[in-house]
Amino acid sequence: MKKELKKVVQNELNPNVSVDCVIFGFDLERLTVLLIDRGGNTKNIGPRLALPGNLIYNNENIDQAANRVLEELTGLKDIYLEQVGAFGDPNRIRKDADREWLQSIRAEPEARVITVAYYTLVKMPDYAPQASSFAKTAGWASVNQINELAFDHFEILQAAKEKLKQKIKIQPIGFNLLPEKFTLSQLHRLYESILEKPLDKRNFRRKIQKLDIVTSLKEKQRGVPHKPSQLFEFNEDRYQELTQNGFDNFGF
Amino acid sequence: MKKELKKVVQNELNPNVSVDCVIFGFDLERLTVLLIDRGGNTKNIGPRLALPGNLIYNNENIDQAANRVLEELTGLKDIYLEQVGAFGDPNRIRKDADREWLQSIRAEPEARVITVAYYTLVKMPDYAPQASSFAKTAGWASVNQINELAFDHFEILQAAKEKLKQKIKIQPIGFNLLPEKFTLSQLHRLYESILEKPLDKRNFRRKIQKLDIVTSLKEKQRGVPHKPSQLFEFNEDRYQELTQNGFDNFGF
DNA sequence: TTACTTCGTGTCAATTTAACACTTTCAAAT
DNA sequence: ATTTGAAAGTGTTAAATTGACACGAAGTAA
Repeated sequence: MKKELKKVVQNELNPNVSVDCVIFGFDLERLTVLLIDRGGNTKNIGPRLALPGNLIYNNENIDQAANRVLEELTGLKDIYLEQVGAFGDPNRIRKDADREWLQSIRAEPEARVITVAYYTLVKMPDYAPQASSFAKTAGWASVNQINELAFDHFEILQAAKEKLKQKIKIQPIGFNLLPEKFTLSQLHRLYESILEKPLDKRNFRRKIQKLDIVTSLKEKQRGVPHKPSQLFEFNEDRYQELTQNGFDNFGF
Repeated sequence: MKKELKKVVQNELNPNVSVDCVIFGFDLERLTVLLIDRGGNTKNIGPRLALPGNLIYNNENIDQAANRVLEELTGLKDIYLEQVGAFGDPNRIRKDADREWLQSIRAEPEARVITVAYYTLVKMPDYAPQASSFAKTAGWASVNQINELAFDHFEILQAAKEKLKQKIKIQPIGFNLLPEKFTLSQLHRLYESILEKPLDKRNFRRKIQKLDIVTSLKEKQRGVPHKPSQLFEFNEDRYQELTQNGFDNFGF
């Protein structure tokens, strides 16, 4: 009997722990993030844009919760996902405009909530807009043009960018942001966007090709008003081979 | 009135969120961790050793909670501290032996608890054993000799080691583990312990000295049964100078 | 005096990095 | 048909960094 009772509780949302997702995309020019518009009345002061997120269930682990939020919003499964960390300032959700919103969507809007932030990498064209329980609309924003977000989400975004920056120096995760077939220039721009610094074109290409983690396809870009670029695909086998030998420095 | 009530609630422990601390030390030979012995009856199966940790208060942020746990146990303040991440498997505290222990120290031993793990770096000689609310005894253990811990603490320890390993390639945080005055051999052994691989002595010294982040003191080791070593101190000014220019790769 | 232990030091070859500019190839416009 | 615009693709060189490697010096203890 007691056990029965507990099982039910396990199935409930935990009012104290949420996940928030920094969903990165790449429009072949700039790094972008998927944001939700919380809508709300126009009297609201403060930012209307926020990261997608939600409370976790007591019987799911945190990664599962992040994947659930991700799927609810985008319809995507099996996405590259990395934890950024926990954010738990007691006042992180206590700005007036934010509280107002929470009161409309949460059962216990005044509860202390710590959030576990994730960043995820998606191929932008894969994103299928989806009705979501917590957002009217969602859309991509260029990372560099964001300068405020609801709650502590701007801080989380900065932390996620930094994690991504460090990670890409160690693992070639950038391929998760590109189409299966891509050009070296696209890869180049992607690295520049993430690292936020210019990289010499020839040196970049030399490094990538020496590592042998991309394979040249027998196919070129078509219909572009300039010299068409060679298409490449990520060489996963080669990457496995590299990491198994303890390789973890791409030297950027 | 309502507000009064809330203030009181804010002062309480949150039954759903804890912090756990991986307190690293260095005994000049090996990397060590401070573990607590949960004691308990001898019938207990499973590991008796655990990371220090505790629930957080609703009115403190997570970093503060980690610092509090740290100070309760060691008496130390202003310690280098870095978040490892959140660990929240629903079954992470559900092993029989672990539950028994929790029942003796927690008001709601069956609650879902996610924990935020930190690693901290302390100078071992600074550690002053301290009575603690949650442990009978605490002591240093060599990191390499640990192969099980209570709860999911072994997993947390592995993650903390990995974070430390990555971090030290980017920032010279190792100095937090050494005495103010140290020898290059000690620094060398420290890096080998953290990176878990041998580093060539001469190449290591060359790299460190070229970076100019240590300053030679007019003082040598005394009383050692071999050629005494030059003592050095960390050159903080120089390090600031380096990082302000965006330097973040020590090349290990 | 000897034995033992750790300290401290330099060279060289191989590799890696950084800086740098022009020709090619396509589509679109004239 | 020709021109224009725009990005693709390509190589060299000097400088810096890396990795491999061995022996004399300076102290204590026996």
